[in-house]
Amino acid sequence: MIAGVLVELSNKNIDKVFSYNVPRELENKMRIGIRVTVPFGNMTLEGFVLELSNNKPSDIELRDIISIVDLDIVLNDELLDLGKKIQDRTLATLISCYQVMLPKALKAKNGSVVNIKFDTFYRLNDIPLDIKLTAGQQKIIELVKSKGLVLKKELVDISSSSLNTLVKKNILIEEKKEHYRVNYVLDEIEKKELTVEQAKVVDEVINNPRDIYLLHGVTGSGKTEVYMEMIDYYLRLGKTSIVLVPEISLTPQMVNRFQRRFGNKIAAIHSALSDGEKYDEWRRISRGEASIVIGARSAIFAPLENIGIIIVDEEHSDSYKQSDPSPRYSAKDVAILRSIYHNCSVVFGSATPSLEMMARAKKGVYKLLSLPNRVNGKKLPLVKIVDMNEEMKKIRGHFSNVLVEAIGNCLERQEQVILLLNRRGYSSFVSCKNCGYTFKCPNCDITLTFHKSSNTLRCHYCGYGEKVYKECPSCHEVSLSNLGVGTQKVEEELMNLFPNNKILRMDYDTTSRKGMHEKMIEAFKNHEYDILLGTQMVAKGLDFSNVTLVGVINADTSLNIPDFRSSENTFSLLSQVAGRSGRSEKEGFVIIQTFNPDHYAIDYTKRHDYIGFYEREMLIRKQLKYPPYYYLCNIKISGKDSQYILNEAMKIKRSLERNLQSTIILGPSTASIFKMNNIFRYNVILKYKDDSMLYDILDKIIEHYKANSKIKIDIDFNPSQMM
DNA sequence: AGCACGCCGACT
DNA sequence: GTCGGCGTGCTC
Repeated sequence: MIAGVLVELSNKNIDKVFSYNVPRELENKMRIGIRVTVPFGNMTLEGFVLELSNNKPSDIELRDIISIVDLDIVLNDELLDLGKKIQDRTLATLISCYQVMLPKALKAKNGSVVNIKFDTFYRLNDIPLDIKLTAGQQKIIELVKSKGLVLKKELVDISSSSLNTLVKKNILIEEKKEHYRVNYVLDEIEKKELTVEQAKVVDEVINNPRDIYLLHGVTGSGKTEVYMEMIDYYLRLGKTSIVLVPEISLTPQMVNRFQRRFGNKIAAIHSALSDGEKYDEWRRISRGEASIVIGARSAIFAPLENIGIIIVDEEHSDSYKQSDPSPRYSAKDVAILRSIYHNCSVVFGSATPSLEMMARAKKGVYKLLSLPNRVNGKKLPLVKIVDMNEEMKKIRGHFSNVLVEAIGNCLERQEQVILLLNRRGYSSFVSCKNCGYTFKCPNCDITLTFHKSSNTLRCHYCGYGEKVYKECPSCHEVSLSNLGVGTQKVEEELMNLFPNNKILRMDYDTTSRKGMHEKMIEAFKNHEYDILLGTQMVAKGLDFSNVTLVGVINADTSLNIPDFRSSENTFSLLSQVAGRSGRSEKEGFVIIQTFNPDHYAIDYTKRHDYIGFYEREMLIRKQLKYPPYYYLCNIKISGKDSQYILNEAMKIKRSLERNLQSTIILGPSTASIFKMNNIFRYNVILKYKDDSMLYDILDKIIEHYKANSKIKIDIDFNPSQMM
């Protein structure tokens, strides 16, 4: 028997199937999709068995497989095929496409460390007739007799010596069962009555299996309830489901909601789990013991069979795209690939759908469903815009008088406040303190970033650069400055303004400790705090009935990131955070502080007008040839010798120009972090509509440089951001 | 990734 | 003469 093995090293040169001889004694355990260890050069490596046959290739001498790692298949036929499709779409190594599908614990270096935990049980053997039993032994036997299989601990609690005796006499037989570190308890089944709107959406989806849907539902429209109803339907048909949620929204509250309804049918994969716990969840899924998988991006690879529906919640989130490391895949694309295999539907849901998704829905490629109303029948909160250009003349610090007053009123009514500090993006940009003017690239319409070393403003897409001025070109005041705000500083200011109220700060610093995120949310829900101040994480999915005011301290930071999606991201973030206000009986308000009060992203947020924003933004995308009108591809070229890298980047650009007629080729431009760990990085960016030649040509470029250690080429199709 | 092979510079 | 630099190629 001959096995074709793909070894674990992610290197283009060895990313192919190597043939090995299967020793006689391993033949009956050999299966496609398990891992084995093999000799490779002078190393011992793990690899996946991808082929099994009886024909020996005549030209080479084969070595023997050393051992088998898995008794159960880790990659089934569907996933093996899916890996190849992902490789085709990302141009990554095949091995990296398989590795990304599996929990970390199954990677070679961890595999031997993470052990499976066992519980010890006892069951009854024959009881000899002539035996005399002590009272303790009697009791143990009665218990085992009634329950069949009893956990060791329970019997030890009765009498450990009696247990020992019974085991020694072979009356009780030990049995070990795997112990999963995560446990879900089914509460009373919590099921809410659906509104007519919700029921209509559910009916549409379950009556047309195999379609792709975009569910556009405003904040508070009860999308989660709709998802659960669909999942329930397929569960009753004996089918399984995947629910993808952005990592940041995958809170214990979210998981609990599913747990209350579906109990131990669910498996939740999130970052708070240890590698061992994730491995346990993966095994439960793999064995068919869990039929609903909830998780972030990588949960799309859950080894479920017979999938009935795949749901991608908060579809607009960029966390569904893996940008580093390779493979740079989109979980949304993978969802569609899996739905084709399983003949099932995909539901993409969002209050602010990505433009790509909405454009496809409007074209009829996907079916558009909508939930335009909140379940409580309440209107969306009233949004007030505060022009900070005016305010800055009156105040110091970050809080406008309007916001301070609104917070005061809200607190007086014993209601709670959420404040968003928008800290998206790290690169600095220059803006005018007087009029809010920011420098933009004339070719790409993105904010120019400030480069201290050369004292220039540069575009990270096309490489355009200009000198830094002292005077604002718009209002001619000498008041240009670098922007950036810290959470602590704002917290201090807030404490001075409201010394008698309790403030909870929630950002990456304060929630990094395990369980902190959950505790904070719980504490705020119980009204142990009056004001919740935080970064993006306060914007997503939280549901506090007593919150009636949401304040955005600085709407502009995300508006000014050098990314063509900055308006879209800002509109989406502001709309999401606004949706945290007034979710139950009490009416909600939103106050947005901005230096760009007339910006359309802010204006449409104020009016809760997604479609208006969409149409406006689409015009810009069309004009500037951005998605969804054009596809983007970022070719990342990096290495230690900056001159050499730039030369090669130019060569790559010229070769692309020769081979692709209708593709727009930008750059090479310096990446936003140009020098990182002494590696210099350039980007060549492609805009294209017809990609028929593109993959082949890029593949040839990768091939050409694969043995060159001085230069690294990384391709990122449909990048979520071009760092 | 790791290792061998091979072809040029400065030294016991 | 030779030790060692790292560019190149190979691993079933």
